[in-house]
Amino acid sequence: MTQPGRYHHGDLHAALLREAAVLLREQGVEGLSLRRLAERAGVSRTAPYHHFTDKNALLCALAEDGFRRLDRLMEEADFRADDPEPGLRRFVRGYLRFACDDPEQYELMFGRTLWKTGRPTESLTRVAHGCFRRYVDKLEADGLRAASLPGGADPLRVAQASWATLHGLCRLLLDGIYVDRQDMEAVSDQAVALMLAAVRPAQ
Amino acid sequence: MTQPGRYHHGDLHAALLREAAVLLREQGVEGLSLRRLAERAGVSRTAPYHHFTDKNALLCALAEDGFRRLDRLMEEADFRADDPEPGLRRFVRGYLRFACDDPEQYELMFGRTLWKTGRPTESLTRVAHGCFRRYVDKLEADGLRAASLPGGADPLRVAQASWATLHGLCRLLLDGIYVDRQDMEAVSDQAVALMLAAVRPAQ
DNA sequence: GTGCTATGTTGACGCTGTCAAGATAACATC
DNA sequence: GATGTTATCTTGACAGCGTCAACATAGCAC
Repeated sequence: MTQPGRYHHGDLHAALLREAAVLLREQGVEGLSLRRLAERAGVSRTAPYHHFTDKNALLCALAEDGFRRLDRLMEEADFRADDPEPGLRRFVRGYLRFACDDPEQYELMFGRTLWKTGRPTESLTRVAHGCFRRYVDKLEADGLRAASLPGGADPLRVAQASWATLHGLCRLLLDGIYVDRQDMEAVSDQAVALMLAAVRPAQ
Repeated sequence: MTQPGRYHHGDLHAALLREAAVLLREQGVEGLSLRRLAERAGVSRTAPYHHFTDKNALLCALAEDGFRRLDRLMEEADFRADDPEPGLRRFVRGYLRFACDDPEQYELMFGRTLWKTGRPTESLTRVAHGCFRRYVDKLEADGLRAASLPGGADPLRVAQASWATLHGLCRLLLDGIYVDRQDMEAVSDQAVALMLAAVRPAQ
């Protein structure tokens, strides 16, 4: 319906993605079946195959949307050189909020389903890597480098390790294993402290 | 076969778990179907239901085994108060090796499949929490506490944040998103540095 | 021997992803 | 305006899945 007068449905491609996002959020990837999706869109079971080669392809497109949103969040990040703490704190909170707002999408974006068991689209890979690239660049450009870190730190390594902290926190939080939802605030601050400590060990 | 003369099969329970572990390692949770499992064990499709109430229950048992192995690794950890670095380094390497040795099991242990979409067994929850509890205790007992950390750090918070770092690293590594397998060594050291920096900011 | 219970079997149901073959509708060209 | 091409959508079918119900059997207690 987005583009009014197209063929039979109107714009099934977009409608499928839209409905898929809803279904993913509500039921998780387990509950996201092409058949149910088609039914919700009011078409037959195999109609989606004319717009996505595969279920894998549809999931990749869905994850790609997520990475684009995350990338926008990354754009807004600002780690000022003289006092990175407030910016970092804002970024960490934003990242956690992003993950907690739609856990199933976050899982899809970073989970094994797409990256190992399935085959990530070239397009997805590009967007996802671009997102991380921007993070590394931000760290470098804004002077949040960690030259003083014991072990002679490469910005890439700092980015990897700090992103891992953030990512791991989200996973533990979302899956509710070792971190409760109500600890979020406190653990978020802890993560900021950890990252800051790594960046400027002299305090 | 473990217990020789039992009923029809011998010890289907153990045989299923054994075969399931193999199948999980080789094909991931996606390729682990009760039917295939039964076939491999030489019984009919529904035989497993007399030993596990559910597929979920079998997966929980499988994950539980993993946590028991991880707990043993935790037992061996030794963060000596005067110089925690070597012990910490050994622990981090061991943890990464554990995860990389059987990625699919690690995914199962910490993934969304069991903890959110499925329902974790009470038994699984107990073992998994015990494992983390031991980690927190180790940090406290061995004097690797972070009283000096900015933000008035609770040992629990330090444990959560540092475990998150480790966990996130594993996920990124295993799923091959932002960290390559060949970076493992370097990133491992980076993680150690990060954790150490958090623990003794005065360097 | 009789009966109970644990274990294993076959049959069936509804769900899934996906392929093959056929129908239809929009557009391009003559 | 008729023709053909292509994109889109449909029905039918297949194999695989988890799981329930009903039935069969084997081991054990009495």
